[in-house]
Amino acid sequence: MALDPAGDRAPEDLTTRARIRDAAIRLFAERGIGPATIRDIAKAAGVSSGLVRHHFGSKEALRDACDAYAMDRMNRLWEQMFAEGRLADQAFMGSVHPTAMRLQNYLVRSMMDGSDAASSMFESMVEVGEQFLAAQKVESADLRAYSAVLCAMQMGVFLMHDQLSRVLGVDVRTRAGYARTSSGFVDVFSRPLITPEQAAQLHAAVDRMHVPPSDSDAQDVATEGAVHDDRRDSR
Amino acid sequence: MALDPAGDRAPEDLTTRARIRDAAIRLFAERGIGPATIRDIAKAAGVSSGLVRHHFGSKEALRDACDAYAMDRMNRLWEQMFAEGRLADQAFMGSVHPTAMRLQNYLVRSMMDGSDAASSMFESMVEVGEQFLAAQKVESADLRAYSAVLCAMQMGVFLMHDQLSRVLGVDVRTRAGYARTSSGFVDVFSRPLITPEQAAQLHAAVDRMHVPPSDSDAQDVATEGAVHDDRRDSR
DNA sequence: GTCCCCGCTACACAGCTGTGTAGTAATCTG
DNA sequence: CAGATTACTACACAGCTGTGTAGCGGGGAC
Repeated sequence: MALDPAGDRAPEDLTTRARIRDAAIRLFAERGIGPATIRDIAKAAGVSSGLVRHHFGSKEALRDACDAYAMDRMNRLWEQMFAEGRLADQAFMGSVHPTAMRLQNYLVRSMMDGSDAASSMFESMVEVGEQFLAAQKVESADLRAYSAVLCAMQMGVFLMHDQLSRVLGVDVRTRAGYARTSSGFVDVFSRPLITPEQAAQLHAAVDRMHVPPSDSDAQDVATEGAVHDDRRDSR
Repeated sequence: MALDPAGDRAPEDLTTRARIRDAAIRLFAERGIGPATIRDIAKAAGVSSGLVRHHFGSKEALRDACDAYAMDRMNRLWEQMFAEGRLADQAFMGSVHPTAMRLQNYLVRSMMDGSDAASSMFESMVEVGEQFLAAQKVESADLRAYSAVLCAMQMGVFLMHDQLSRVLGVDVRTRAGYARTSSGFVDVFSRPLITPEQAAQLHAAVDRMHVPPSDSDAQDVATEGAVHDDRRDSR
């Protein structure tokens, strides 16, 4: 199951079952869990729709299998990258990139669409991040919120890849596109965007928010003049 | 059939058309455009499903109307907040918060699900951000990528609000939850997470990525031993 | 050989989807 | 008042959805 020394590296991933799973991961990530249909997944894998059910039982079970596979695969990759120190291995990182990209895309999407498995993965990411921040002696009033927001923000880059591609003029799933987003990533994390004074001000404002001046939560500003309300024609 | 428990909001001074639109914005944001059905939207608005069509013509047109409304509304709010300088107005900000939250949630979701209108909004956000960064004299090799990633990351916090709520133990759509994510936000932007040396290293690694050592893009590491491939039973 | 399991396909079924149509009640216009 | 337009509902329809069932072909076990 884990770290099998010999014979584990079988190139027989041509298994129909694996092809279906891969197609499902791709389509789930591309369209979301709901809109991706079993028939389309079967078509993408080049099999009949009945076979999907034969192998996985149901759409929900197929999704669970995709979750389990993607999580296991990503954990392995992380292990290789960090524990085995292959982060500097350029050839390895290059060859790993498309896979990691696909898996991350799927996991993030699955997370957002409410998968229990992927959600627990998010939780552990937040915990790892929190420990990292603590080890870095980062001082924050709410380290968990810090880590959680950090994780959620990273997810955003995967979720918005269509829009990022549009804005950057290059498909972010290609190597060149990925390089640009990575560059942006490094920029974001390498320098502060607001001064300590601004941060203190904002923190104070956030604290004040806990006790609202009145019960204005019920009064909703949205009900005031809306431009598109009183159009009469519908087509 | 009204869902609102204790006269939460939206009294009857709202046009039926507006009630439908609000319900659509809520359900679209909650479930995504695809899975949110016209019948459910109608039920949430307390009308027949035919009336939704009568007022908006089609699901796509309904979505366009939601896009237009939400964008216009958000633009107004931003105008009030920034141009009219009501950012410091605590009562205003407090009353505006739930509305802005809902609209942002919808717009981000609509963006991710491929709305042209909302996508162009993302583009203008990126441009505003880029100009802001330029005005701040931020030095970056790729200011646009910087701004784009920044925007995408902010979207992530909205997209992952379910997971954030889980991890933080508080609904982030409430005032208390919003305060915690805001705190995390400030933390993220107020201090650098990586040193200039690390940043330089990473930038170098990213540059190297542009010219891969071999055509390993075709060779995919994902094809090596996968754990869940050879299970035979499916149910 | 025969048997039987397993990968796999074809087809049927109920439920839900967006959409279309017909008709009724309410409101406005003259 | 009548006449028309609008707000709104009920219902029908084709298409797609996930799921269920029956059956086919081939390869290993006996």
